[in-house]
Amino acid sequence: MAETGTSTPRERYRAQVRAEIKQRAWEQIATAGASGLSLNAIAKQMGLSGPALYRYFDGRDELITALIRDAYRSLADAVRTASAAGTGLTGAAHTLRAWALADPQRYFLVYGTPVPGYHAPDDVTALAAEIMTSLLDASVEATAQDDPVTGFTARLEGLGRRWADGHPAPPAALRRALAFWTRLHGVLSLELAGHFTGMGFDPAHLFAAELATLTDREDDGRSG
Amino acid sequence: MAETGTSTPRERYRAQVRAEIKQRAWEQIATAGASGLSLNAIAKQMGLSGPALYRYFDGRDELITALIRDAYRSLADAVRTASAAGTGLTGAAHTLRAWALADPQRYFLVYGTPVPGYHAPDDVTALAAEIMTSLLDASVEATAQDDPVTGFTARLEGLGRRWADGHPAPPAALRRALAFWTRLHGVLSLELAGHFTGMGFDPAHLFAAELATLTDREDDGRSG
DNA sequence: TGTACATCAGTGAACGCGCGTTCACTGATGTAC
DNA sequence: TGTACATCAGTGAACGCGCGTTCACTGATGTAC
Repeated sequence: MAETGTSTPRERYRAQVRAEIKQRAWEQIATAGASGLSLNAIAKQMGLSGPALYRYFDGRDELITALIRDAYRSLADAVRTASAAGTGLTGAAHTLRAWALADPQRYFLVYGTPVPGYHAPDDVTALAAEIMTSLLDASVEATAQDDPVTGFTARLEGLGRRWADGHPAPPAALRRALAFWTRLHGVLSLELAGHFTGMGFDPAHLFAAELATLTDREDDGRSG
Repeated sequence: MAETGTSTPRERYRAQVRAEIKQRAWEQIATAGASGLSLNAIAKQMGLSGPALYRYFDGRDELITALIRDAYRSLADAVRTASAAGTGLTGAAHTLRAWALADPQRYFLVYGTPVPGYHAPDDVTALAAEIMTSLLDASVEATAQDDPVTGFTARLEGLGRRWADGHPAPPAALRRALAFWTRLHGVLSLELAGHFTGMGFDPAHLFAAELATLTDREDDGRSG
């Protein structure tokens, strides 16, 4: 939702250059990882001098934070749209996988190795909660009222308040949303990191099989 | 299994210094991530000049590769021991979790964000296969002969040959080993990255619940 | 419509830093007779 | 047991590099009257 109302030519130009800086930054990250991101290199690619970028970002850290924010927002939008489309957990899962495959390093910037000492700003945390909300929405419709609530699931009682802006989800739906998140992330992150290469099966099938454990009422996840 | 047979004092000294370099390297990685590893900083910490380290490692890349190798070997040993102890998947799971919590950045060096273009040497790949073998061992005993073999599991037929040095595991055990890996990694990596903080539940319980989906014959993983 | 001024994008030089790595060299430790 | 030599750990200077960031300044674009 960009401000498309009134905007001066200068504002439009600024937004455009900012966008190009980010785009080049993503290309660098895709090539050399997040630690290989260099302001001077970006400037050179754009035919600018290094200091010129300081008109658009306060520095390297602010640029990276902006990238992380964009990544979260992009994922939050995608998952919300899929969830609202009524396609349930299946739709959300395929949206998630497509989003991850489209740019693995972007996925890892969100869910990969944390850099020690870094703390995301509050608005980014809010986006993470928004993703959780969408997952809960999709989980609620997939969860029957009479699902057994025992063990760990019982411990989730009353947690809807804290997560996701007071989302009123029953424990079984919370449990399902958590399983959705951890199981699909488990498959996706190992797939994107290449840990399945040479094993002779299609990661898409493993992903589908794990998804089935979350949607099929029969399948227990040990087969399927 | 270090060579403890015949060794001259010089050899022992060399091994000791090499070990100290690695230890300092791990400390740096724990503090600033793998990208923050600096040979000169390690040398300074040890009261040596920078070039002195070149007596022990060919350079930065070789040091990092040695760390990755050690991490893999450590994990392979831990999982093999747990698997051989007859405690089954439960024992292997708790060993894995303890290993991960002991040094999160070490875990991420193995299973975290891949650095684009890096390819592990063959002996490291062999260690990864060794881990898979131990997981298969533990999975075989946990898998009943009459487990249903359908869907994705059926596609794993005949894959034992390729993985893990021709391990003769039935498809249901392969499926179980994969689920063990992806599900526990899913929980562990999100936990270590801090994605559960502030959510009001104990990650250990979520880990246990996911483990239960792999061992309990009743629980379908949506509760428990 | 033209003029005076303010805003702002971008430059180029410079700073200090830490990095990995090489090289010729010193001095201590170990080995052979 | 002592002497001559080889091995090897470690030093210090130096190289080239790229990094993020600051600063004073230029020139173009937009605004106000």
